[in-house]
Amino acid sequence: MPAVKRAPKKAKVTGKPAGKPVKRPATFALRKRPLPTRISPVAIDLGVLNDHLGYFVRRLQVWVFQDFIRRLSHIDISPAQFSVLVIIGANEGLSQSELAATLGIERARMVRMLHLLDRRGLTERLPSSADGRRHELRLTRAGEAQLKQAKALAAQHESSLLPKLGPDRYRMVLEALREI
Amino acid sequence: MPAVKRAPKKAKVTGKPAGKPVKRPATFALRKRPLPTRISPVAIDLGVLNDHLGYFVRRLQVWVFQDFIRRLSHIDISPAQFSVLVIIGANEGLSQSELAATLGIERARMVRMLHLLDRRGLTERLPSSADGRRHELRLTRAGEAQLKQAKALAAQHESSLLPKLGPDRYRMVLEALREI
DNA sequence: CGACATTGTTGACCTCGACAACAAACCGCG
DNA sequence: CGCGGTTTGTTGTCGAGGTCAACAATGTCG
Repeated sequence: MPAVKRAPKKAKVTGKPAGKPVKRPATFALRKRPLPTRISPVAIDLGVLNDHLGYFVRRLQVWVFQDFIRRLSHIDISPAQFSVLVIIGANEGLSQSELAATLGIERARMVRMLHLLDRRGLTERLPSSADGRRHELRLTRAGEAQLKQAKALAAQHESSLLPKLGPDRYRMVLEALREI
Repeated sequence: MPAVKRAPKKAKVTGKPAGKPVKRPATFALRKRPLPTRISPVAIDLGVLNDHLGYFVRRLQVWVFQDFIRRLSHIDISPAQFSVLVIIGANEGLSQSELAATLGIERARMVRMLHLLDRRGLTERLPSSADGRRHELRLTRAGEAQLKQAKALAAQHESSLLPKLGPDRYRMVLEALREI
């Protein structure tokens, strides 16, 4: 088993005591050679992956989410947060368990997501009068406003997918997936 | 901001110094009432999520991966590992960078994945004679055997998707995604 | 040769899914 | 009423993965 060659013994502990993430050092934009011979040396064979739905679904999902995240980066709303806000907005008063179940998210995870949204002042958890265990979820005024913005950006994102996937394919895939 | 009600002050540090995960305490199987009124109190509204491709793609992806993982749990091969083995098997001698690029995985991540596959004796990294920086990736004999098994199981997994998604939808979606 | 790019590598951080263990509240039944 | 069982919200902990920064060794090209 080679592969134990390079790499310095201890790797000079990156001395980075402070300083924000710097957000994209603009590694692109200026390039002597526009990636010359790196076009595609041999064209790599995907093998049996070509017959696996999961592979393509995965790639598409990553692709779509990246675009979504980029477009909503202004208001700092992740796909998961967006889905949570949408469901709460469309179903006032439901419980965390119900919300988690419909979105396929663990209850434990949902607790922490809602905790964050609470702190940001977007959602509220009112103790249910009927059932002392439940918290009835609601959007705050700020939450509704934020959701409205998010929906607008999300709609933009969505319509941007159309040309890139081909309008016919887009509609086909969406309808097919919706039925599942 | 309520929600600061339940939960004990310090949460009795779970005293679990040892003992394996116990794998499914069989919480199901025996049930007095088969989830009686919990069928679906109101049927929750998905709101605008119904118009978002990303939502359905995400759900499908999770769904498919779970089945894949379950079926390959015997031989302990994740979807990512499977894709790595397949690509290496179909393209002997390619570099880690090329592999990472074609699969959309970070170089740094790929290093650790390959390190693990190496330790399991499935892959090898031979120093390239032409380029001292590169490692030419190959499957070991054991790796080929393992991949063969994995492919068989993966094929099973794949064909199990057909009836569940509907054969027509399956083919349609697969072809559509492949073109993207 | 010297500036620059590429490849493999490590370290650190963060998100997310999965479990386990609880406390509080609810439910049904003897 | 009280007791076992269940549900809801909660915290802690792991582990898989993605992301970013920094680096050593190597290759490339003017």
